[in-house]
Amino acid sequence: MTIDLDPQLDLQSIRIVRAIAESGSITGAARLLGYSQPAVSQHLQRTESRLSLPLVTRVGRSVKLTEAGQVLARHAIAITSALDAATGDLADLAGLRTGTVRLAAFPTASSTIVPRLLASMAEAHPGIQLSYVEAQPPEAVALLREGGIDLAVTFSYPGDRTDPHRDSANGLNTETLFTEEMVVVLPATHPLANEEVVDVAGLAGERWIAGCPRCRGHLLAVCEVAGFDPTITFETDNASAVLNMVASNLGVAMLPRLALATATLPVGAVIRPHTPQSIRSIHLLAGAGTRRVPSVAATVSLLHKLDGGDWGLVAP
Amino acid sequence: MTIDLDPQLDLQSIRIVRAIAESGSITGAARLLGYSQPAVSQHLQRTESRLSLPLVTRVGRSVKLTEAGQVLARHAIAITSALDAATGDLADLAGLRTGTVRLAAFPTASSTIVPRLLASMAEAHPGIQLSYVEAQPPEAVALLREGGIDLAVTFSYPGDRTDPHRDSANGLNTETLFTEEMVVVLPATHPLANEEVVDVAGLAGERWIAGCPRCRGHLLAVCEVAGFDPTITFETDNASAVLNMVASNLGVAMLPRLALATATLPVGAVIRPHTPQSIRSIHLLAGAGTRRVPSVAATVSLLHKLDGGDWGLVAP
DNA sequence: GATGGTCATAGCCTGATGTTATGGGTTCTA
DNA sequence: TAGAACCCATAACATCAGGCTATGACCATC
Repeated sequence: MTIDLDPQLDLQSIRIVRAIAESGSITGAARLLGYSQPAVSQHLQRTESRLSLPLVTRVGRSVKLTEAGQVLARHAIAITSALDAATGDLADLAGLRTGTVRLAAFPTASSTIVPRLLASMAEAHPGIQLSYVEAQPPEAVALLREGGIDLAVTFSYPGDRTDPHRDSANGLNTETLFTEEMVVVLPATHPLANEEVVDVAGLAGERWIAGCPRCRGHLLAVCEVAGFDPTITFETDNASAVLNMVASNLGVAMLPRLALATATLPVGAVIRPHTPQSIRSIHLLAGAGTRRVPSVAATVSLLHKLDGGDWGLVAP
Repeated sequence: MTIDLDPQLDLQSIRIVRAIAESGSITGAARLLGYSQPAVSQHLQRTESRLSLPLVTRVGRSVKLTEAGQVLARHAIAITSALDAATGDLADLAGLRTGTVRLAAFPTASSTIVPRLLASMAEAHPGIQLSYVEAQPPEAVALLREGGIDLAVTFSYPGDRTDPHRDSANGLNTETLFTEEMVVVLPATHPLANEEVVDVAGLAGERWIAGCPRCRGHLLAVCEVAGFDPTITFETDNASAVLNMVASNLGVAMLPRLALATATLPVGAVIRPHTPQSIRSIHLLAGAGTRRVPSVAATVSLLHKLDGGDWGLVAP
């Protein structure tokens, strides 16, 4: 299919004809449009010769629309109002009075960062729709690449293959929102449970409960530094489950602080920082040019202002 | 009042966005529009920066409309279809499938030239509306000047003040369609009724029946040349009335041949050429640029083809 | 990796579309 | 009947939007 070009009708002609219809003279139309009189006069002549159809007739010292001119003037109203509607809608988008932002974030964020963001968005920009899907960082990045979402909140551990600051996020706009401390979870009865800070090396003989694949990867890395290879007996993504397993003395675990934010710590489990300390970073990724979209920019800005201190999140 | 310029939204942008929406890529849009790929790419960037609102996001090796782009694309359909409607109407006008021509002509033409023109217009261009008003030449010229009509059919006598080839028709487009002979009408009982050609000087003592003011002017001019000042006893514009008056022996008259076309010659009146011969010209006047209007041009063309031979009209 | 497709950038060039200055008509008025 | 006021058309000129070609960078697929 080919789109018709009708190269002989441009917006300017339409505006001019309309202005002439309204003012009754070329000079008047020029004033209305903010042009000089010859500009309008010439443009009109060009249009007439393009159409090979006179639009005005000089009558006396003034000018009058021909039938063709009147026909065009009538259409001009429809056309300019369609244009006005379009510019209006665009202005709405630009003015944050409307718009949709599609966000993805990792599961733990679903119950912490995301609800808080939704609340502040609803307050600051009630017109903007925020759609949300939960996705692990790799899936979130894929979605971003294929344009399925506008923003992704991900996490990574230092040295991660999927660290967005490395090549995995090539071409995407990326920044770190927060970092948080990793902690170990021990049964209250554990010999090290009374230490201020737990040495990971001291947990070499324990059974471990691992989280998501990438968290498990991080666990392995930490243990390797501490000089042992952990025995992993359970795997679950669910922080509450982990805490209860630990409380039931099924093993020890390592969790990010954020995971603890919405789970209540059962009796029988304790949280301890560990040494060597390890951290997790929380990132915000955006498609290449997406951040220039006003609604997206507004969301990003609110994410920056988000306070995660009560969850143990700190600025990077 | 001032017309909004929205200088930031031109047709090209709208076409481009629409083409991108339909083809899914910038290259495809360029093909659709018949442009090179960089042209579209650059135009798009200009538009985006004018709007300070991204319209597309690069996704993979292709491109995808942002929300703003989609909004614009939706409007694009409305706008281009409004434009198409306008160009369609204009094409109709240009193609003689529609249009209105407003015509004025002098009374005698109303029952001769005009009906014949209406008939051939209806056959050749059934879509064109022809509106008609009867008007004496001076009024017809005035109407033309103020744009109330498109064409005027007038008449003049040689030397007339209102001869359209003199200054009265300044700025109007003018031409002579026909000339016709003036004839005298005599009672059948008149001494000169048997002459082939009647010498006007021989009618010096008659009572005259004059027609419209300008015809009367012509009569005075002819008689002056013949060396007398006619006695005018009746004045009427109605050719039938004149003929019957002459048949009733109320006087003699001078009429153009066309005036006899629709009146039946009563017994008791005879038509004779006269000497010195005098003529009347029938003109077509058009507003300055009006003849370039297709429907008007078509009407003019048919007027040229009109055959008035059976009424005594001859080409100028 | 090599290849083909897609977008972006650079450099160039043309013409569309403004501008000011000026002239010719037309209308209104002293 | 001038003359003033107004309006349109034309001329000469300036500028930049918007096109093109050539080329580079990136991405996907084989």
